[in-house]
Amino acid sequence: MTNMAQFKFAIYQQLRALPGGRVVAYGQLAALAGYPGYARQVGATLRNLPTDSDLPWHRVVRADGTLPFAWGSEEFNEQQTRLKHEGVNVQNGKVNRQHFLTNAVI
DNA sequence: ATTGTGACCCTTC
DNA sequence: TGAAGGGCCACAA
Repeated sequence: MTNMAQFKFAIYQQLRALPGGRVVAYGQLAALAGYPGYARQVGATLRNLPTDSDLPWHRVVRADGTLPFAWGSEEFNEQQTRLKHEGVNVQNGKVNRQHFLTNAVI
C-alpha cells in the first residue's frame, strides 16, 4: 500500500457500483477494488466514514454473512433495516448466501 | 523500532 | 456449528 487516498477511492468506487439488494464481504470488496488481502483496511475505511456519506456501507457484511455489529446495537439495527428495505433477507443477524454479489443468480 | 488493535478471513479440529 | 490459531495490514502510541 503506497497511497491510502487511492485505496479509499477504489473502495468507494466499487461500493458505489454495487447494486441494491446485493451484498459483499469485506475481502470481496477489497479484491474487486484491486487490493486482495486488504479486508481489514476496508473495515477501517468504512469505520471512518462520515455520517452524512451517501455510500451504501450497509451492503458490506462478513464473509459468513453475519453483520459486523453487536446485536441490538444502533448500527446493527440500522444496517438490518436498510438491507430489509432493499429486499435482502436477514435472519438471526445473518444474510443468505444468495444475496452475495459473487453468488449472483444469472 | 516495537506493540497492540481492529466494521476481517481461512483452515482445522 | 463453533472455537482456536494463524495470517493479514495500516495506524496510533
